[in-house]
Amino acid sequence: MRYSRLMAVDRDHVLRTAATLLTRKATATMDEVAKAAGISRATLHRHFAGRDALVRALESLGIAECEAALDTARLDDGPARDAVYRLVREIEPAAGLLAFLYTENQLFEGDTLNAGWARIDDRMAALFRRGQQSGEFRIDLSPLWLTEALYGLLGSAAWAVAEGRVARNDFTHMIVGLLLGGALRREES
Amino acid sequence: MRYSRLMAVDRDHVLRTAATLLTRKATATMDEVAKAAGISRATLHRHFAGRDALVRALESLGIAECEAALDTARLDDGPARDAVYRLVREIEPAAGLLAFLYTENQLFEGDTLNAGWARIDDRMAALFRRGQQSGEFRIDLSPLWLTEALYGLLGSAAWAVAEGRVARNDFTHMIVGLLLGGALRREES
DNA sequence: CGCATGTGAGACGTTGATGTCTCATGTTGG
DNA sequence: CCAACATGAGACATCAACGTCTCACATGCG
Repeated sequence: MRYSRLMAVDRDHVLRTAATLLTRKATATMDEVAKAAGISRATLHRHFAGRDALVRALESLGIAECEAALDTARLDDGPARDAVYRLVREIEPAAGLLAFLYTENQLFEGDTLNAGWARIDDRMAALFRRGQQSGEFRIDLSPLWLTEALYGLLGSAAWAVAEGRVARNDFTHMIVGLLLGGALRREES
Repeated sequence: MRYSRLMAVDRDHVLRTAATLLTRKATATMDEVAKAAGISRATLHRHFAGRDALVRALESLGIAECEAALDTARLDDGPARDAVYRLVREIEPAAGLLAFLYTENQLFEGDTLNAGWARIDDRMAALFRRGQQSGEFRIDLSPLWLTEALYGLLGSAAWAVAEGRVARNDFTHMIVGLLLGGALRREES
């Protein structure tokens, strides 16, 4: 397919809409996804060969947004705690999508999961390791666990916000306040 | 049904097995659940009218184990931080099941969810509130968020342990170390 | 205006899981 | 031994979602 002239359907818009819907209802049908995007199921299927392909595309989107957040947050600059704050702030818009992909990845079981996640995990773990080496963070909690914990907190917070149990404005402060308070060696917010 | 004399199939054993399997693969088939429990699908269906009934039963089991952990941990005794430690320690065996139910509940959407969860949430939030009032915990993180965060950390840790990325022995220390370090007002492990 | 192309609507067959049923088997209690 | 009962195995229909297909319509371009 070439889509040289006509392209009424914005592939990116479909992905965003699907992400929003699947974040709220992970078992949404292809029909529902299409409806949510304002297109027909046939058209949806023309752009994404199937549900798998759609999820893969969402995975790529999630990875891209994560890496963009990692870049923007400049994890290597300044105190590690500030870098964590910037990271959470930048990654917030993608938190819902991440939570969806996080649970979805559990279904892959044996399949080799996208190498992008490994890179992202490494960069996050490197940030925590840097904080430990600089003396900012405790050393009795492994960078790997801190990374996992960050994912968990992002998911919990995203879900709590979506459910209306907590205010969206508190998102970053809640996560960083809790994560850093636990990761920092000394008291301080 | 009366099951007065014969009862070769242990209902509780089936539930435990199903919990273990569904924790690892949330989309497991009724066939797989039956296989895992060592019984036939027909028998499984005799004990649990359908998949919904099975999930409901697992939910009841999860609630029961949670409340048992809450009781055993004696949340009202001594420093709140010690109570949190006891709680996490007691709730560890059920963490995998909780993670499964947590994501499963997201599917209920509009349905009224089991009132048991509200009671459990209240008891956990009450513990954090007690810690705040006694001056042990920060007050800029709401008890509600701390409760949600605890769920998220339990899920992350349970999954990380299941994946073999972290040692099971570190479970309690990882969670309490991070959660309390963030919730405690002062430094200290 | 013709022509091409993307789209919507819907029909159709397929697949996988489910729920229900029957029947043979084995085991327990009287 | 005999009767009752739970189980295993399998057949069967149902249903929902999927993937594929066709056709009519509209919109852009020459």
